[in-house]
Amino acid sequence: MTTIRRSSRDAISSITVEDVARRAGVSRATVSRVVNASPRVSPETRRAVEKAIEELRYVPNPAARALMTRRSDSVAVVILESANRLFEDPYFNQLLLGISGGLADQEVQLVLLIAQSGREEERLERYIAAGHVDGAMIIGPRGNDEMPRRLVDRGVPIVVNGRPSGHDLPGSPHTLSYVDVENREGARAAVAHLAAGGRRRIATIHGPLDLPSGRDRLSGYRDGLAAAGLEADPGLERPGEYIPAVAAEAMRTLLAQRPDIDAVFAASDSMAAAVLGVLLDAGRRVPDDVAIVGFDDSPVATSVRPALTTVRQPIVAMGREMARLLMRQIADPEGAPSRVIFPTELVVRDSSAPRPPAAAGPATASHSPSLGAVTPASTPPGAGR
Amino acid sequence: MTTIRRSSRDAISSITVEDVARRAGVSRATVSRVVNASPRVSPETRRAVEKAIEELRYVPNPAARALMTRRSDSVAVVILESANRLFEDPYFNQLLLGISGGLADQEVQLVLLIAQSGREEERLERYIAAGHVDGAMIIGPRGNDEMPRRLVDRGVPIVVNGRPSGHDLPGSPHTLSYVDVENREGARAAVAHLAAGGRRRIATIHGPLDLPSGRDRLSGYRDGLAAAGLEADPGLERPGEYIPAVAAEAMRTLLAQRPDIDAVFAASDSMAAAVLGVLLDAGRRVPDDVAIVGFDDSPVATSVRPALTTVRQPIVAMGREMARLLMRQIADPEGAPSRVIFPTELVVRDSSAPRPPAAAGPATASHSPSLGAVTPASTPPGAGR
DNA sequence: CTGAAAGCGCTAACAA
DNA sequence: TTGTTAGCGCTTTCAG
Repeated sequence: MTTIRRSSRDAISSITVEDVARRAGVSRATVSRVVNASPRVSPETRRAVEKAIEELRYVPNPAARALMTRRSDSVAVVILESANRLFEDPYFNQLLLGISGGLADQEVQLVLLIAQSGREEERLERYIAAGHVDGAMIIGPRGNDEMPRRLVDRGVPIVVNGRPSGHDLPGSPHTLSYVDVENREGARAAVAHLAAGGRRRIATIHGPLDLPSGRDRLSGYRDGLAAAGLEADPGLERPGEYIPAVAAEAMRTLLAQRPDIDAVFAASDSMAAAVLGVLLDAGRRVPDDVAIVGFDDSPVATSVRPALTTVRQPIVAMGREMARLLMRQIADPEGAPSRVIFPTELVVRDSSAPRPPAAAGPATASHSPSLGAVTPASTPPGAGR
Repeated sequence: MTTIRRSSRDAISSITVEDVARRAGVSRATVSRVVNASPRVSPETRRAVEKAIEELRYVPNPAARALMTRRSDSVAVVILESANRLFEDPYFNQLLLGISGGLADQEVQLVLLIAQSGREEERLERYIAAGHVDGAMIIGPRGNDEMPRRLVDRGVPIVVNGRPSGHDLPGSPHTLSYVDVENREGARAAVAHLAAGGRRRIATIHGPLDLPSGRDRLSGYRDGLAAAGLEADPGLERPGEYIPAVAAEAMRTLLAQRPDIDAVFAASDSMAAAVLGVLLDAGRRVPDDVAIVGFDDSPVATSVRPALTTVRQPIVAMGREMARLLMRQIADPEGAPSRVIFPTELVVRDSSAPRPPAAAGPATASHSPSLGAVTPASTPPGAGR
């Protein structure tokens, strides 16, 4: 093995351990030890090697290293979402931010994979299955998407964002690690808050029902009505997507058919902002005529006027937790899958102030403990339940 | 959950060409030919191999392949930005969307790399220089960041988003490929539009000046004033960042010191939305008292009321173009660097309607050819007035 | 059209 | 502490 080639012609640096070794007057193995911070190298040798590395601007070839170590030192974030939502909704940004933060200490690179069609999703699954990454965080699988399960079956460490379908039953064994938020409880608190403010005809524009979060928030809405002694009314439940335009359309229809509503719970803040726009355009006063509560506490909640009351979910923290779980799973592939459920927090702003004619309730912000709904934030370790 | 080592062998599928070859009764070379769609394989052999691949669920090891081919078949998107902006601003989402779309046909994976600190940026540069990806699109390098240049020197194909510093002079030779938008012209058109609407004390909250887009939009603002015969007034220029909170603070200060302003040009829509909030909170009527124009045509522009007049930039198309340029450069590394500058388009909405008391000028929106500035928008419902 | 053989650049035993 | 020796799984001449 002489390696006669590798002259100065290649465009991209093709400097190898061999070159460094020769220059430093040591063997390839020693160079490798220095690069991998092995303690079994004498200080002077180390210095000589480091100098050679510096001078040659040597960087190890990741493919060769991965071939040997069977690790890529990178993990994937898989986003399964339509174009629309991806760029309407800051949810993904925040989650990414949290994930990226949770990985900052580790020597791991983040690989973002986006699939907007079945074909793309297949290619992406192959990519992951091939071992191109050491693990993956999967965001937004819909309905009966079996991709996460298949990857788990192949032995790939996986963490899913949001309770996967099939994990619906409270006591059912979970075979996938996932991170979720108390969607149902959050929605319940939102509606309880509206009812406490004197609202009686509370509608909802809910999210897609093939997403657990969509279903759970709708359930919470119903819980809230029931708890307040209000009757459920199918005409007040309107289907939506986590897309402003869809929510706006649903709201217009709702308003036309049920002009008497006095409150709306929207399944996301961007939806709530759209709802607000429709109401204002229709000449309704918010919150005097109609109150609004959203979900997320995204930046748009404070961009609009009146600012939106909303159910905050700790998205960044959730991202961080996903990263943590994944790294743990990579380190110990035999460990049991874990799930972490984060609490929500009702953030009261102007869009849900009690209706003026109502009795003098506490009109200022902050939570009303009497509702039993407001979960004080922090406290991430809400695992299991 | 048991899952005790589900297979006879390693946790992760370690099926190799060898296994496939044996099963199909051929040599490794032949399997490789089938996998790489070489024409030099007989149909029956091909079928046999494909069958074996299917049965064994074989996927090639990317590291081994990359080691041999010296290509990773993946490209990076490098985002150099603070947490704040990253999740306040849909700009990145749209750009990513365009990039991802531009890559859809190619057999290439997208690798997203985020750096929020110098340390992270260094690690990331090493990652790219190592040849972990075949090329990179770099978004948001500030001031005198030499990272793109260093990568180019190493022979890595690079495309930058936004004119890099050092490419300021119109006639200067460009040594880096980049995609940009006509920031200066767009800003000029915005101000011209405000002036045409009868505004006389037009302020600006501009972007960061260590970003070419920040500088260019400020220059355009000044151009617009000059063209309208309005005097430049340093007191009307307020520094900002592409962050709503920063813009809001700047606006509050401005309003306190110069309560007589009748228009504001903000360097981005999210900034403009924040400006709008401050003005409404201060009891100003928009657009009657103060008109607002933003930049981007991001979703928030139509979320707020009044909807924002804005300078649209074709972000998705820019992303697509970046991907195209990069792939071309990867295919032909010797080719000259290219740059593509996209036009902007003024989109007139409610926030900039002409002031009511003004003389009966042309009150409707749309362009004033004399200004040569306004590209008629495709008129989303609500243009004009 | 197919197989044999030679590495790609690296790490990881095993010696020395 | 350091060097020697084997490959990791794949593609790719070069024979047959």
